[in-house]
Amino acid sequence: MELYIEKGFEQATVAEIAERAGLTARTFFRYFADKREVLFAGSANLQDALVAALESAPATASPMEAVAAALDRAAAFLGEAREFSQKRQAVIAANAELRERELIKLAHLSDALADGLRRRGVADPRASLAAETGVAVFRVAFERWLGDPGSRDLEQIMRESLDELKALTA
Amino acid sequence: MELYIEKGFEQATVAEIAERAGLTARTFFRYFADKREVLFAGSANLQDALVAALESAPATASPMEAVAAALDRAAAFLGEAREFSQKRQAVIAANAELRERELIKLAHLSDALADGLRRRGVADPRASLAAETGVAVFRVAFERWLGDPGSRDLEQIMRESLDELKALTA
DNA sequence: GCACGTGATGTCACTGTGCGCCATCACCTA
DNA sequence: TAGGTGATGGCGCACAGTGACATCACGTGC
Repeated sequence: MELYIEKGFEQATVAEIAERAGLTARTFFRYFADKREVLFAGSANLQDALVAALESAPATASPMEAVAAALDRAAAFLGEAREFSQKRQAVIAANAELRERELIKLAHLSDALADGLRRRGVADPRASLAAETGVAVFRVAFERWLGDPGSRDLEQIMRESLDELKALTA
Repeated sequence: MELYIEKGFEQATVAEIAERAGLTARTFFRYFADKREVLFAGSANLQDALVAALESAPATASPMEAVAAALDRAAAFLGEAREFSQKRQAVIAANAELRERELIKLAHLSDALADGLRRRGVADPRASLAAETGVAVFRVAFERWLGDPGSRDLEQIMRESLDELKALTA
């Protein structure tokens, strides 16, 4: 990420990244599938945590309540590292390829949440829609949180955004 | 698309594509930014049509009603070419890079719709949320339509999915 | 009819990504 | 001590994508 900030994502070559990390490009590609992936190494952990939160929601919870539990977990997961997230997001926002990769990670997250809902007995297309809209709320709230001058609580912004969605579709 | 179906996206080289089209790889790259973009050439037209539909919704329409008008327009735009859409979607689904590109096209669409809503006086984050969820409904409905054995009307499936979303967040 | 500009295409050379294959080296175990 | 294993490096390669320059067809003005 240092190099991506210094020179921009496109200008930084894998050889340079590897050199700074004290290894060769060949080894870099054994740890990361491509140049983009290095910025998304933690996304599998995040996804696992959200799915676990969704699954441990009470059996009586509605689909959107289960999704809300996952969003709470996301806030806890990301809420601590605001400065890091801001830097990372600035790098991603500056490059189209990185934005693409971010979107597919979120799509995978949505798929995983939809799977979790189906395991809870929620039928399609309800499961897909709940997961997709949950991720949409996450995305909007996360972006607002990063740009919020008062650095308000991420969890709070998540809840507000979810309420906003409910008002919209009412 | 022929070649992507025959050999798969990764196996098809730009040189082969260009040869089949009767030109050189260099010329291909003057028309398309990269190998993926050739499958998304029509997306700008779709986006323009949806934004126009959103803008021409009555001033009294709520944000979600304006988005629904755009979804109707999308159904009219895509509803005629189901077989083509199925082939195209199969190619995209088979390759991660193409899925990434599709997602960023949909994200651009969402941004454009959010801009249109803001021009209608809708404030953020309401505008972003309405646009994001509208695109989520579009995505879910489109996928259902492609896989629907009875080949039901796309517009009808769009409306059903939107109703489903309303029920979810109620 | 001729010179000139313009736009589309081709050719060439080059950088960088990503991968297959093999060699090397450290470390562990029978 | 011999052999297995996992991480790394080195090398070559196919291909994507770009910049620079040449070529060619075409109008357009003189």
